[in-house]
Amino acid sequence: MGTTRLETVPEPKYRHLKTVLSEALDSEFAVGEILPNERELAARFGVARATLRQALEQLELEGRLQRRRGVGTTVAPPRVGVDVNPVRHSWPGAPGDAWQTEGCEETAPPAAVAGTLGAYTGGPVYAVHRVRMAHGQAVATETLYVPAASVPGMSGIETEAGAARGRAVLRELNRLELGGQERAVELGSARAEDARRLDRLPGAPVLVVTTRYLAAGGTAAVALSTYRADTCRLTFGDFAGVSLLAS
Amino acid sequence: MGTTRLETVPEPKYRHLKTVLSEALDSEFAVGEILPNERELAARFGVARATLRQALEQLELEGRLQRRRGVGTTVAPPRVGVDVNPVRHSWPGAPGDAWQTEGCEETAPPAAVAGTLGAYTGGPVYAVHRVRMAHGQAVATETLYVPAASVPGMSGIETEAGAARGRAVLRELNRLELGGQERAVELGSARAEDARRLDRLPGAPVLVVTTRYLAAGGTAAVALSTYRADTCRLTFGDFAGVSLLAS
DNA sequence: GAGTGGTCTAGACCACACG
DNA sequence: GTGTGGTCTAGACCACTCT
Repeated sequence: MGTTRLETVPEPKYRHLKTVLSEALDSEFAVGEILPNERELAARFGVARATLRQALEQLELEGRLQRRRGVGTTVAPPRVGVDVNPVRHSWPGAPGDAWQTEGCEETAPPAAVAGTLGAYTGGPVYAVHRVRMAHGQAVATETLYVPAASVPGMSGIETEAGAARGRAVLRELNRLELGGQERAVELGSARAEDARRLDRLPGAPVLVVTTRYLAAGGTAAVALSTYRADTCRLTFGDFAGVSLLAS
Repeated sequence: MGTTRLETVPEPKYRHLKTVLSEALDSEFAVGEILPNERELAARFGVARATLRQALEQLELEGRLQRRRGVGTTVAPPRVGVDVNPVRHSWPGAPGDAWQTEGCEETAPPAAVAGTLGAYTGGPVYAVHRVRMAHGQAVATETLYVPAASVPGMSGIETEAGAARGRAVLRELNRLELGGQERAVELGSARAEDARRLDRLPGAPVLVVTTRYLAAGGTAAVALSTYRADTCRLTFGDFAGVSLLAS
C-alpha cells in the first residue's frame, strides 16, 4: 500500500501541489497570514521553485492568495461582491454611485469603442477616468467615453481641468434621458495604467465590463470598467450571498 | 538613434514580446491560422522557450490565441457573446433555453452551495448536469442543485436514469412559480471534470456564474455555470455588439 | 542590506494528435 | 514515428519593500 497513485493518468506535480496547498490554506492558515517564502515552500515539497510558482499562480487566480513583490505571499480574504446591477437605470455620476472621478481628457477613442459609438463617430470624445473603491481599496478603474455631441453644455471654453472637468461632463450627461444600458463581461489582462491604479502588475487578470448607455435611439456613451479578478465577484440582481467557490 | 529603450523602468521581455506578437496577430495572421511552433518562435525572438510561453499564456488568456497539445497554436476567433440575461424570468429547462441536459445524480451538495440553499438544507439534493453549446462547441457546463423538497413530484421511485431523469427534475421545477433570480460572476479555474467537457486542460480560466433561483421566499435551486473564459463574453441586457477588447 | 517575489535561461522528458 | 504543446529542473539575476 502506501501509494496514492491510482489514476490512469498521473496528475502533474503542480496540480497536486495546488490541492495540497489549498487544503492547507483551509485548515492551517488564517486570512492575512503570511506563507513561508517560495524557496522554502519549494524545498519543503521537494519541487523546483518554478513548479511551486505554477501552483501559487493558479491559487492567486482563484483569489485564494495574494502575492506582493518584496513583501511575501499572504492568504487572501474572500472576494468582495461588487454590485454591477443595471436594474437601477441611471447615468454614471448619478447620486449614490460607487465611483470617484479622477480626471478627464479629450482624446480619440480606441477604434473598437468608436465603432459602437455609432452615430457619434468622428467628433471629439471626452474620456472620463474614474475609480471604484471598496473597503478602502481600489477594486476597479473605468474609462467612460462620451462624445462631445452627447454633452452640448460642455462645448464652451473650459477652464476646469482634471477631476472637476470630468464631473462637469457627468453632470451634463445626467441631463439626458437614459434609454437603457447594455452590458457585457469578459476576461482581460490589466494594461499598465490600470494595473498601477489597482496595485497589480501589468497583465494581471481582470474582469472587463463593457457598458453602452443608450439615449435618443443611439449610444450616448460607452464605459470600459476594469475589475480586479482576484478580489472581485460581480453581482447582478440583489445577490448578497457569499462566494460558492470558497471550498 | 536605433534605440527604443526610453522607459525609466525596462519592460520585461515577455511583455514586450506580447506586444510584438499581438501586433503581428492583427496584421499578419488570419483567424484559425497556425503559428510557428514554440521552439521556433523562441529562437526567432532570441528568448528562452519559457519566456515565449509566458507571452503566449497571456495572449491565450485574452482570447487572442488557442493552444492545443499535439496540434499547435492557432489564432483564435473573436469571443462569442453568450447571453446570461436574467431579465426573462424563467426556470432552467424552460422552452427556448440554450442548455442541453446530460445527466442527473443524487448527491450531497458542496458545503458552500448547501449554505445558500437555506431552508432546504439537510435533505437529498439532485445535481443536474447540463452543457451549453454555441456554434457547435461546448462553451459552458453547469451543475444545477435542486433540493428534493423543491420537486415533490420526483419523490416516487425513479426508474429513469441520466439525462431523462435530469429533464424530469427540470419539468417538476418548472411547475413552481419563480420568485426571482440572483446572479454573480467571478473568475475561477476549471475543475478536471468541467475542463474535460470544455475541451480544456484542468485549471483553465473560466467565468463562473452563480445563480440562485428564488421561489416561495426561499432558494429553490442553485446553479453553478462554468464558461470558457478564453472564448466567451457574457452579455447582459440586449448587448449584441462585438468585443471592445479586440484591439 | 537582507529578504521577498518577478523574470529569465538552457536544457530535459512527457502526453497527446496526426499521418 | 514525428511534431506539438505541457511539465519540470537547477540554477541566475533583477526589482521591490522593509528595517
